[in-house]
This record gives sequence, C-alpha cells and structure tokens, in this order.
Amino acid sequence: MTDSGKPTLLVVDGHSLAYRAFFALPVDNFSTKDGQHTNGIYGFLSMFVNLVKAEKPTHLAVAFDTSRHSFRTDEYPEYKANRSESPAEFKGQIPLLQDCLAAMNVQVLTKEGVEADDILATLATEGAAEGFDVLVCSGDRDTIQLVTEDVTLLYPSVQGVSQLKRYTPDSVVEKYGLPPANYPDIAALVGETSDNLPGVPKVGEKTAVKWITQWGSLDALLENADKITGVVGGNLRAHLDDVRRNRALNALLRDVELPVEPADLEVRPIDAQAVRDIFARLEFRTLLPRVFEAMATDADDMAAASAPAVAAPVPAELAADDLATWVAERPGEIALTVTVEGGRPSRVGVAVADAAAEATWTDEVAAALGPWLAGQSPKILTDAKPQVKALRRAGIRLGGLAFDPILAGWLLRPSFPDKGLGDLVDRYLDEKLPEADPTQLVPETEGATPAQLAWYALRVTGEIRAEMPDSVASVLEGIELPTLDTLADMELAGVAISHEKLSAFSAELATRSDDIAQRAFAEIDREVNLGSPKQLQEVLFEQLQLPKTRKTKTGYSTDAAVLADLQDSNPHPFLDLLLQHREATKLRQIIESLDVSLGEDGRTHTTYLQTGSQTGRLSSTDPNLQNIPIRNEESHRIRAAFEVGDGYETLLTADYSQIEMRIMAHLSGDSGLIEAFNSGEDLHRFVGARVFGVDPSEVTPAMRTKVKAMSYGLVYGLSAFGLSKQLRIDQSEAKQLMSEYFARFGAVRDYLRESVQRARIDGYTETIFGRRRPFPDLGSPNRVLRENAERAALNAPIQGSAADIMKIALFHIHDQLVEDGLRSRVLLQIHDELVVEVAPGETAAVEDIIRERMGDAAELTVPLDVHIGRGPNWDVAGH
DNA sequence: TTGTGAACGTA
DNA sequence: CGTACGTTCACAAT
Repeated sequence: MTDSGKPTLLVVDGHSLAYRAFFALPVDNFSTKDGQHTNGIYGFLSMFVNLVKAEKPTHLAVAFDTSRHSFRTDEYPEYKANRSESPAEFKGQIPLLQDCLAAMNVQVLTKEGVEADDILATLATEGAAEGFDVLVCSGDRDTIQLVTEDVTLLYPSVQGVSQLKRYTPDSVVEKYGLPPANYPDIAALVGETSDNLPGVPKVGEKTAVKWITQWGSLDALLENADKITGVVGGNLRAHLDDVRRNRALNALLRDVELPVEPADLEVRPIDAQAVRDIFARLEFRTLLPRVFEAMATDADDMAAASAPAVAAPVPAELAADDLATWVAERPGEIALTVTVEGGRPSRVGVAVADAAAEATWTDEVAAALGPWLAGQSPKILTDAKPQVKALRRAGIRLGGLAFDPILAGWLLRPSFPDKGLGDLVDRYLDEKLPEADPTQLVPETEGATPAQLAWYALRVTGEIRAEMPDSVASVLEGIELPTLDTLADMELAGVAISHEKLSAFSAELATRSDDIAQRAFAEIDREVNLGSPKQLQEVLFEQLQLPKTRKTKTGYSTDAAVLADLQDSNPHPFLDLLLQHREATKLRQIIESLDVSLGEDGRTHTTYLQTGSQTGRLSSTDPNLQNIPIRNEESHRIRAAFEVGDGYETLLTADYSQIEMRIMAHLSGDSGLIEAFNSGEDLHRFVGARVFGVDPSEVTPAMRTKVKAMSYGLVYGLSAFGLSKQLRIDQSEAKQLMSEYFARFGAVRDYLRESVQRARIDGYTETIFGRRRPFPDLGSPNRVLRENAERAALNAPIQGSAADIMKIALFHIHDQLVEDGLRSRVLLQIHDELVVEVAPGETAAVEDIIRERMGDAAELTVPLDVHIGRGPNWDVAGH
C-alpha cells in the first residue's frame, strides 16, 4: 500500500530481467553440483526480492514470453530476427525459475502469440483503471509508453540488474523531451536495432523529438513529410512505410485476454516448504533467508493456510473391547496408526472416512485388537515397517497391509526424499497436517493424534491411488508390501557379529596405521594429518613438487586412483605409505562402527530403507551392511566376524550370478548373449571368444578382463573414454573394443539406444515388473544434465529389474520358510546376495527353497543362476 | 552445532 | 567422460 492508500500492483517481465542476469553473473559461481546452471535464476530472484522488499506491492505478477514467435513476427518476419538464439543454458533455467516463483506463490503469466511486455501493458492499463498504483519492471524500452501518473516504470540501468531507474512522466519528459505516450513515435522514427527495426537514416533522438514537438504527433508529421527539407526530409519520405510499421509493432497490446485481472493478483504467503525444496535443489543458501524476509510465509498466516478443508474427526477414546467392536463394525479399509516408544507400541488409533477412535496400548488392547490386527481385513499404515516391528515385538504379526502412502509416494516420485505424511498431505490434499512445534516446550498448536494421522493417511491414500498407474500399483502390491513385512523380520533378527574378532583386528590395525603414519612422516620430515586432503595437497604438490592431478571443486584430487597414477610416473615412498594408511584406517573405521552397532543380544540390527533409492534397490543404514569390504585379503577377516548365531547351525549365502547381464540379455533379446547364458560357458570367456574371434579355450586373462569391463560398463552407459581409463588402454583401443563388441552383440546396442529414446518420449523408464522412474532431464538443453540423465535412464530398467527380482525372491523365501514352519531365517540382503541363518537340520530344505525361489522369481529368456555357499561365518559361506 | 565435499566401501 | 547407495573425516560457516 502506498502513501496514497491505493493498492500497489507490481508486474515484472521475467524473461528480459532473467536474461540480463544471465549475462551479468559468472556461470562458474552459479551452477549446481550436477551441472544445472542457475545464474539467471539467482540473479532474477535476487533482484526480485529486493524489489518486493523495497516496494511492498500488494499485488504481484511475473510475465514470460512463450517463444520467439508472436503476432509481431507474423506481421513482420524480420522482427527480432537479428537476435541470436538465446543460449540453451539460459532457456533451461526458465522453467526452474517459474517453479521457484510458483513455490513463492507468485502468479506466473504467459500467453501464446504475445510477448511478456504485452501482458505487462494489459495489466498496467487495467490496474490503473481500477485504482492501483502500478509498477512495471521491464528491461525493454518500449514499456516507457506505459508510464502515466499511475504507472511507474522500473528499468534496469546499465550498471547492473540490481540498479533500477524510476521512470515517471516527469523523468521521461526530462530525458526525452516528450511525454511517455510519444516515446513510441520517437522510437519508430529512430528505429530499434535490437528488434531489427530500421528507422529513418540520419534521424536520431534529437531530430525525432524536434519533429514530433513541431508537428504535435507522428501522424501529423507523416502527413506533412513533404514539408521537411534537406537530406533527412528525403530520408523520411523514403522510409514512411518503415516508420508506420515500426509504430505498429512497438505499440504494446493493452487488451490481451488473461485468465486473471489485477485484483486476483493479491500477494499470497509463500509456500515455505516448497521454497526450501526447490532452493535446496538449486543449491541456493543465502537467498533463502532473503526470500523469507521479503515475503510473508505461510507460518505468518497460519489461520488462513492451516484451516483444513475438512476438519479431522475428534477421536473417541475407547476401552479395549469397544475399540475391537469399533473396527469389527466397520468393514472395508481401515487406516491405522501405532505410535512406537522404545520399539514398542504406545498408542493405537484407527480411522475411517468420518470417524476415528484410539486407545493407549495396554495388554488388554493388545488382546482385544490382536485378532483384527493379525487378520486379513485391509489396513492402511503410514510408514508401516517400524509399526510392524513394534507389533511383532508385542507378539502380533500384522496381517492385511493394503497400502502405505509413504511407499506409494516413493514409487510415484522415487527422486523425492521421503519426509513423511506431512508432505503427502501437503501435496495431495493441499492441506497442512497439524504438527506440534518441536521447539516449544508447551506447544501452542497440538499435533494430530494417532487416529487423526490415520484419518489423513486414509484420505491421502485415495488421492494417491487416483494418480497411480496400474503398473505402479502392481509393484506396490506385488513387490513392495510383501517385502516390507520380510524386511521387518530381517531387521528384528539382526546378524551375530563377534566382538572379540573385531576388537582384536581393530587393535592390530591401530598399531599398523600408527606405524605406517610414522614412516610416512619420516619420508616428508614432518607430521601432517594424513586424513586431510588439504594438507596432503600441500605435501604432494608443493613440498614434493609432484605434478598436479585431476581438479576437484576445492583443489587437486588425492584419491587412490590419482595416487596410483602418480606412483607410476613419479615414484615416491610417501605415496605408497599414504595408500596403505588409508586402507588401514578405513578398515578400522568400518570395524569400529560395526562394534558400536552391536546390541545387547550380540547382534547388529541394520535398518533397510525401502524408499532410499531411485531405482528400486534397498539401502541399509545404521550400520550400512551392504558395503562391508570383500575386495582385499584383510577384509575377509571382517566378514569372518559375521557368525552364525547361537542355536543355529550354519550361515548360508545365495547370490545371483551376473543378474544384470542376464536382464540385459532378456531385455535386448540379443541372440549371442542369450546363447552365452544357455551354453553353460563362463560368460566373459564366451563373450571374449566372440569379440576376439578365437576359441573359448584361447581367451587369455587379459582378453577376459577387457570384455568383462566392457560388459559391466554397458549397464552404466560407459563411454570409450571411461573404458580406456578403467582398463588403462588407449582411447582408440577402447573404441576398437567397443565396435568389435557391438559387431557381435548388436542387439544390445540397439536396445540401449531404443530404451533411452523411449524414455525421452514417455518421460520415464519402466522395469520388467512395471516400476517407473521419471526422467525430466532427458530433454534438457543442458548437455551435462541431459547426458547424466541418459546414462541413468539406460541403467534404471536394468538395475531396477534386478532389484525387483531380488525382492520377489526375498519375500518368497521368507514366506515359504514361515509357511513350512522352519526356524531358519533370512538376515541380510546385499542387492544380489542373501545371507540366511539356518537352524539345525534344516540345511537341505532351506537350500532347496532358496534355489527354487530365487530361480523362479522371474521368467526370463535366460536362466537365473544361483550360487550358494555355506559356513560358520560370512567369509567362509561366501566362498 | 551444522552443512558440504572428498574419499571410499559395496552391488 | 560409469549406475546405485551410506559413512567418515576435515573444514568452513555458524
């Protein structure tokens, strides 16, 4: 609101200002780690928040051009034809900028066939008529014509985007000698080179102003053109049509049909979480507080924003029997929340569409509700796994799990880090989940009760289902929900680890790494922190004067590959000692974290993140048991500490051999690769024989290594450059290898190409079982971004299908073990390997189940080969 | 105290 | 200039 008490409407030309920012800010300082350029976005937003903060508009909109095409190019094809195509790096930023503005709840306007300035002109005209003070912010001089007593133009000065010059009628007269309405007349005579509109030769601003002043208007001047003397008079007469055309084109449209009018553009509070999300993605940090400061947030306006469209039912507090009756009387899906404290149920809430009830968890509640919980009547649980585990600790095996909004939300958007029900309520219901403020000891706002959480979950479920394609629904029901149950059991079981073995090894490694460190310090005559890349750079590149290596963001790399290269070219004892030190300390860290993780039961219970990957794989945390070392001799001692537990007979490992290459064979239908797997011959030997044109018996280890690297590389979208690096061979030799490979296995190359092509069209990839992963960047003009997306898209169906197959095998095995009443249990999953703890006397039966269930998990055109090992510990079993 | 980047372990 | 993860440490910013 201005002093006059009138509302203020600010309209901004997003395109022209972002474009200026794009050239003003160095791209090096403004791109994300995955290569997205952000200089235009940053510059625009920076200016924008300053502007909002300074002007405090009550109404706000940003307009964008849709393309170069407009009614002006229709009338005059040469219009702006001299402008070079705007760089792809810039174009790619526009949709992201629009996302930012959307998150800030700023109205973004575009219209096919008109330019952003026409939208500004329309809004300015309407706004002035409706009693607004209007501020127009644009980098196009044509907008000067909009200036009136009610409309002020803010125009970026040459000094930079952040400096805006105010144009009022007075300042326009001062600068041009004519009122704003006449500016287009001047421009028409002078011409506008940047728009490819030639004017009258030899006529500049001075002459134009003089003429218009003299004749009162452009029309009058043109009518009296024959009265103008001299060379310029001749020029004018020769270019009358040009002038008329210029004047027609530089007139901004003031009656564009828009879906909104100024009154609709009232400034709304920003969506704080959405802004945080997109700024995190763009890696904007300093901008965040500035935006929050300049613009009101939802939190400031809780009353309006948090008022739910539908109020959650107030749950009835019921006694055990009544709660059991409550659920029994309600057929169909019931949503359920079990709150968990100390790993055990503490409270339970149930909800249906219009009613909710809950109870504090007691033995009575457990007994009364037990049969329903264990039964098959359908239930919806949000983030079910911890609740399933808690119930299991209470002696109840949950049955009938029909939906988990968290899992479903992840299946639909696997790239979004899962942040709980609140985000889903936000996204799918456009409401705010009531949350107690954790920073307040006595929160002002109450959080939702367990029953109310269930009620929200039920409603979210309806919305998610509506958006879920059948294929994704089948992955949820056919793979993820059964897997969830299995994972709960695996986490509860844990794996026995020998503290004695670990601590003995840890002590050994401690003395060893100290010893290595001392010798390393002797080599360089000083003590440094060998774990500090910064100090190492000093030692390597300054003190020892070794050649500079691969650049990183913060300096020069000192990673293992680089050190090995250095050792080749400039041997130095320090390098080798450093590598040894790294190895010893790394092992020690891993051992230490395992030791810390050991529970009172002498077992370690990892947590599997079911929604932790974008491909469908599981991940493991706290501790991560999916990256326990195996490559070198030392690491076997760590695996040897993973032992069979008391009361069990043996550990058994089962792994799929070359499952990703088998999926590749299946998906590509390559006859050579299919034959390789059906022949029973070692895969790489078979492929090597084909590629090098020799008998399988003549494939040397070197040849095998090469085709093996090539085969695995294919799955990741390897380039000749990458292959040459990995094999330490010439790029030309790598190219040769690739072309020989594809000459024999051409269908593989065709498949890979087509699958990316398909993903570009569909916008997502799909596994054999229908799991989808969206790839919005496949169409990005940013090459780095696009090519990264292409490799990921090429890999996703393969890695994802393998993950699907393993999950299916996993829960089939688990379910069969339970069904057959066996005590043996699956403990670990490491992507293509399972570790099973076998009860006495069950070895043969368990082996049969595993072989069968892993082998039958999917019907491919090639067999699924399973390798099984046995032993008292993971090292022996894994042989 | 918190966040980031380098390095490195696995499939 | 090879996909997918999680953990640790150092370091800088707070």
